[in-house]
Amino acid sequence: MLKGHLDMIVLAALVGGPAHGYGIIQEIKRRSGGAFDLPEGTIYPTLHRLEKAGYLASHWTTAESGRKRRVYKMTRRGERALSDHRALWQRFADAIGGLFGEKARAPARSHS
Amino acid sequence: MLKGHLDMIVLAALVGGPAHGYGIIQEIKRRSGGAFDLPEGTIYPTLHRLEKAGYLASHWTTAESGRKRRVYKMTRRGERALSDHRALWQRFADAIGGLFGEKARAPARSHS
DNA sequence: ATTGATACATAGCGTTACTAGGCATAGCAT
DNA sequence: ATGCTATGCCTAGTAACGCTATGTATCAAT
Repeated sequence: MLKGHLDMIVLAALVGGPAHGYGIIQEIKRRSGGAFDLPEGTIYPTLHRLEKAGYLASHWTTAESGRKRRVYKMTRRGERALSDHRALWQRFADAIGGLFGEKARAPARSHS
Repeated sequence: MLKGHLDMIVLAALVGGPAHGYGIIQEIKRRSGGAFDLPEGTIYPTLHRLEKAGYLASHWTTAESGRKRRVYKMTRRGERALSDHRALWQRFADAIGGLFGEKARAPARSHS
């Protein structure tokens, strides 16, 4: 269950550059070490929603293989949204860490 | 949004010892640094569910104040469930970490 | 007496990821 | 030729699940 974090996950997958839906699924799976293997029924509606919100922009392309693909890339608004969502995640993760014993606090993660 | 993590959160709040519903709410709020301020409509049904699942055991008590309280404590099963859920959380958090930039890969955790 | 904190409980709601289904093309093997 | 698999996109409906709203009750303070 990724409730509430899906947008962030999809946006994060596009940080490296534009990609198409099917490729995003694979990229998320790869970067997450196989933990997140999202079904198409999750990704496509999400991409549409994010584009409608102005976080993504898309255009149709034709791959060398001849297949049609819809390629998405992040907008400035999307980058800001990701940044915000990321901060939110940080607070969330810290809060969970706080619940897991006051003593064994999670070590500070090396940020960018 | 705590979707999927609520059970773990409630169980974690009971690690320090038994507590009653209302107190658990405050304990979670305290330990999370105020991030998780769960409404009663979230906690009580959850406690009932966890007890039904055998993760918690409860009994009625009367506080010095004269108030009736239902005190919950974790069972052996609950401890195991928490442990499992915690491992799940670790994988989840690591996966999110993996999505946040490959370059800045999380360094091997500075040991436990 | 009225407000606020404490304390428990539940029915119904709304958000949101997911299931299940559909359509279509390319490449490979039988 | 004919499946079969992977690629590639899409949507309607479902279901899980935390939360809102509401009710009840006791105690302390104003």
